[in-house]
Amino acid sequence: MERLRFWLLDLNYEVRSERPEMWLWGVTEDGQRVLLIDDRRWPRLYLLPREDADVESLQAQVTAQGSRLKDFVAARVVERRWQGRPRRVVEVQTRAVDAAAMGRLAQAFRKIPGIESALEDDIRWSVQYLLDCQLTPSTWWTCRVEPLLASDRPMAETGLQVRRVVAEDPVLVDETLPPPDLRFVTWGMLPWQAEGIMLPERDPVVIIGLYDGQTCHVRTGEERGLLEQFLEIWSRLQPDVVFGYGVNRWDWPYLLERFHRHGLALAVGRDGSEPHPSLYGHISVTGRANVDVLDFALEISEVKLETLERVARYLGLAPDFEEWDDWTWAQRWKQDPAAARQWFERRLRTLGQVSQTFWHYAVELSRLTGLPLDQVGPAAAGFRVEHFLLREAHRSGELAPKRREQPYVPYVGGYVLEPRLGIHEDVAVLDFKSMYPTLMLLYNISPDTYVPPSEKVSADETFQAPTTGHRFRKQPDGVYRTVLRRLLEARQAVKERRRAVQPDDPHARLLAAQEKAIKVVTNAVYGYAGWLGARWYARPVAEAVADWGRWTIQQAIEWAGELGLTVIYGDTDSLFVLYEPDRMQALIERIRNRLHMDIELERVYRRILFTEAKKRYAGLTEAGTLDIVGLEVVRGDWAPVAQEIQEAVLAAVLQDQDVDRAVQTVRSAVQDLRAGQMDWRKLVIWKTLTKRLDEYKANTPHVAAAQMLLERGHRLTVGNKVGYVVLRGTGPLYRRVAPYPFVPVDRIDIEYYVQNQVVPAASRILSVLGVPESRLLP
DNA sequence: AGGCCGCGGGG
DNA sequence: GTGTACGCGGCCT
Repeated sequence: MERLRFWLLDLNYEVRSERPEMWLWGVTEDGQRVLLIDDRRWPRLYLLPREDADVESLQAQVTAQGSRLKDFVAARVVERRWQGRPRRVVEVQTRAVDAAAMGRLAQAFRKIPGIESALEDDIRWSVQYLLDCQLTPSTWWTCRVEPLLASDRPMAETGLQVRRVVAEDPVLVDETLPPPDLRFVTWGMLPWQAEGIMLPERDPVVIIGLYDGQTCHVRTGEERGLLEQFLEIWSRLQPDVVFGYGVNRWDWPYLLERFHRHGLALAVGRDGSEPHPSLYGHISVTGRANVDVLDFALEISEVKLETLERVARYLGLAPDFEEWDDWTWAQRWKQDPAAARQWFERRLRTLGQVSQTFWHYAVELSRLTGLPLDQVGPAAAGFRVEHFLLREAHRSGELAPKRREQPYVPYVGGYVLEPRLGIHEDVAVLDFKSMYPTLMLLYNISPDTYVPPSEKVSADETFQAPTTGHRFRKQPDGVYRTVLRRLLEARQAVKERRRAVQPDDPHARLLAAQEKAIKVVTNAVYGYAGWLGARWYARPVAEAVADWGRWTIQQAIEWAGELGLTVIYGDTDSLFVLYEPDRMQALIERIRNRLHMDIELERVYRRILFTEAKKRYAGLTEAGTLDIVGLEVVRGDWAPVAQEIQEAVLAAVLQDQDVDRAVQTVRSAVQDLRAGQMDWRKLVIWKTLTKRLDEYKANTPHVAAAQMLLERGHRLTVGNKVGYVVLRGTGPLYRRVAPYPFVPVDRIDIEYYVQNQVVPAASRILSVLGVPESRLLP
């Protein structure tokens, strides 16, 4: 028997002679790649007895009935908590690794009289396992193991050590230790078809590349040889972490199809298996972490069109390639394969850099939520929060509630003030710090503290929401209070540790990533609470949070007035006031003393312009830069030509205070446009497909454009962005659009862009300053 | 003219 | 597959 110390990279399960095995893939301190096989645990479910039932006799009945069912292993009585209260429940161990088998068992046991319900039968075994062992992915563990005959578990990867987990669960080493030296590989591939419409059942892969941080292994040529070389390089590199861009939706499925066409197996897993679809639409590569960098790119809200080039630029990486759409790629590859190959290689290297900037964040998010590294990226915010909650609940023995089918009933959200139209000088923005999480903490707003209207509880034992009247017990702490306290304290601790290290210390990056991961999860908790799909969903909870939020900001506005401050605008948790330090300080203190909340000076604008519309303004910061909120400049669905002109107008108005020059800018831009002196790419309007094409009720330009792409053989799915330009002609727009990149440049309707894009965007600003639209046209 | 659909970004 | 508030283009009646 030996003791092994390892960093948990990936996990999966197998069933061997009716015994489920959890396979833990790890890397040791000395760089060994290990597979630890744990067959000590079973999938389990809990049976909650009725309050008056005798648990021991229920356990006997469950055992008797279970022995007739094939997946039953054992039943025992255990202490857990249900909705905050200690309960004795029957734990049933099973062989049911898949949801269907588990569902059948749960249904059978629920029929026993005295059983109120089955719990946690809807949690996947891999999650149950992590919870029960209190195991966190992407962290260091030690474990007692014994050797396993290598021949017993044939592996694709040479040098891999296989062990069996014995005795107790793995033990946490130290949460703050950084990951071991891992082998990172960034990869990509491209097929070819004359028009750039590549279909996996038809068009061969012509280039494939793997970048290990030093060398770019790029291969071109006849496809079968190419694929074989890919596998050969892969088995030489044996990556632990595999980065790609859009690989879950595109590269992996495509490559798999091409391998199969040649009768080859895409054996990239450490056990020789092929990549396979897994949760959240991600592709799993056994024993490795397959990370799609696109998932993290999509989290950057400032980047509207998430091409690798734009993402790299946003991250400050100065990419040395220009993004090519598929059509351009097809042209270039045909015309100049050598140059196209260079382009491919440069792109791959850039992807390597981009991957590294997300790496620590991915690790920290994985550690915080307990989701494996390859799942945490594709998992949406709700699932990240849910995993975090599951782990926190499990710590206190609390059983997880089930998802329930229930009708959606909307509720009222934040309060938005009518802005004071025009330009204002020296405006301060006061922001409540983490308003919603703080409210949930302060008033113990939680599903398990909620007091239904029918229940009689004395007023001093509850907090009552101002307008909805929802009540929540002051004691004991609810699940949300517990987890938010933990999150806020953790963030505070990381902040302090960050202050203690130099900014150039490599540890600082780790801490920054940790802080960001905590922030992302904290901010998603309120939204999670109001999400129908959440296990801990409770409409009164979400509604009450928003209710207290409106009450809080309205209170602050009232006090601001009393203290002689002039309020210009406000939205949900922010107040814009004319800058007066003493009065602001008085307000901050009053809010702290009377509401026990922190409101802080977020920034000061030297000059700020409000349109008549809410949520649309632009300010000149003290640093001299523009903050543009809600306006066309920052929206991804306006033509770049309109955005550029609006930004120039804002700069002229706010920075130079020169309205005439702003007008002049617009007029000359319109002239250029009419003269045909404009790159047509600046006329492309991009919109996202938010549902399947056949689900659209309305005829819209972007759906029409998508339809045209479809007819050309393109594949489009939900989430794809469709670009289009408007062409000359009559009738509705959707009858005269052309999809990007198939744009007949000479048929573009320039007047549409003048009248419906450039002039409205510029006028949105200039009309505030009394400039009529007519002055904007030459 | 006004309702509705669709989208994107704000806090 | 986190929430609501909001504005606006465009279609439709």
